[in-house]
Parts: sequence; structure tokens; C-alpha cells
Amino acid sequence: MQFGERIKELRESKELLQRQLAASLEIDTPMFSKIERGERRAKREQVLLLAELLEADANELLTIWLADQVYELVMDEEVAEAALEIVKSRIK
Amino acid sequence: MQFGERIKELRESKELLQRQLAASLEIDTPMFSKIERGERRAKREQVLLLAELLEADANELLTIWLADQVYELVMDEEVAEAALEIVKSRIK
DNA sequence: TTATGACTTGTCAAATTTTGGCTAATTTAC
DNA sequence: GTAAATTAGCCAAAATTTGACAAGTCATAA
Repeated sequence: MQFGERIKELRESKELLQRQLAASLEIDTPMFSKIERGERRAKREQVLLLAELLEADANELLTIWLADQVYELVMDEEVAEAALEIVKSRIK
Repeated sequence: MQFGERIKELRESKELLQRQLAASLEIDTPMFSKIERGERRAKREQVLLLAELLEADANELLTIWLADQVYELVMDEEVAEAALEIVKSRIK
């Protein structure tokens, strides 16, 4: 599950429109649409705000938001998995 | 082991000077110095060139080079580990 | 001590990437 | 059909990255 998908899911379950959330984030609707479709990346601060607005778990959203970015970085690399393993041990 | 450290190690074992490798990479010595110290990031292409010049395994270097970048991205996040797990399953 | 070579530090401008918003197009709901 | 919602494409402003230069430190040798 990617960040945008999850946001969309939460938004629809609360029956909110893109333009409503967009307004709360102080961005325009097209931009919000792009975030939902993963064409643009939300800022960290926006993730936190969305968690509040959608009454969702901030850590859950941060996790998938961060995962998207990591994925973006490694996806074309053959050595992706090995690199992840290294990082995993480095952060512990 | 970080990328720069490893490069330095390899460079010294071959008794090469920073300026020699810098010249091969077509960058100046200060830039090379920064790459070795992790202050600047090498380009992918430079990693491959370094592997050749240092007769090292390109995948090994790419792996730690990539790991540095991932680390940089996640290091300040509490949810780093969880995000890595997600990416790990996503790339498989 | 002075000189030299290797490396590092700091700063700057050029280049690239990211960001945000506008307009217009398309899709969806009625 | 039309009106609202969403998406697509484009452009300029802002931010980040890149590379180079000048000047600095540090060690060693003359």
C-alpha cells in the first residue's frame, strides 16, 4: 500500500473531497490530486497534518510515506536488497 | 563501512593519491576529498569508474553507496525500520 | 625555518531538481 | 446535459546539488 492510495482510502471513508483536504493543507486541488496518485510527494509536515485531519495514525502514515521515498531511491538497483540490509543494521 | 571510507581504504591499498583518482573522475581534488569523507555524494557513474580504477567489485561499491543514501533518508525517522521492511517486501 | 606535497575547509555561482499554482481537459454523479 | 470533482500539462519561483576556486591545515624534508 502506497501513501497516496492510503490517503485516498481514508479520505473517501470520511467522505471528504480533495479540495477540502487541499484547503486544509493550503495547497491547490491539482496538487493534492498528484499527491494521492503518487506523482508528487507530500512534505513531512503535511503527512502529520493529514494524520490529524483523517484521524489516522501518524506513524502508520509516516511509515508508508517514508517507504515510498526509499523505494523510489532503490527500485532500479540490483543491489537494493543488500543495501537495505546494511541500512537496517546501521540504524540499530 | 561507508562508501567514502571504503574508497579511501582501496585507494591507499593501491597507493594512489586523491589527485590521481580525482583526475580520472574529472573532478578536482577537494571534491574527491569530500566524497571520501562523505561530505559529498559520488554519482552512480563515478562509483562504476572507481570500481574499475580500484579494481574493486562494482556491486559491492554500489551497495554501500546506495546504503549511504538510504541511511541519509531514514536516519532521523522513528519509523525507519518499519519503512525498510515495507520496501524490502515491495521489491521482491 | 622554510618549502613542498597531500589533503581539507569555506565560499560562490551555475546547473539541476523540486515545488506550487494556473489553465484546461477529462471523468463522474446527478 | 451540466455541474462538480478530479486529472493533465505547463511554467516560473524556490530550493537543492554540483563543481570549481582560493585559502587553509598538517606532515615531512631540506
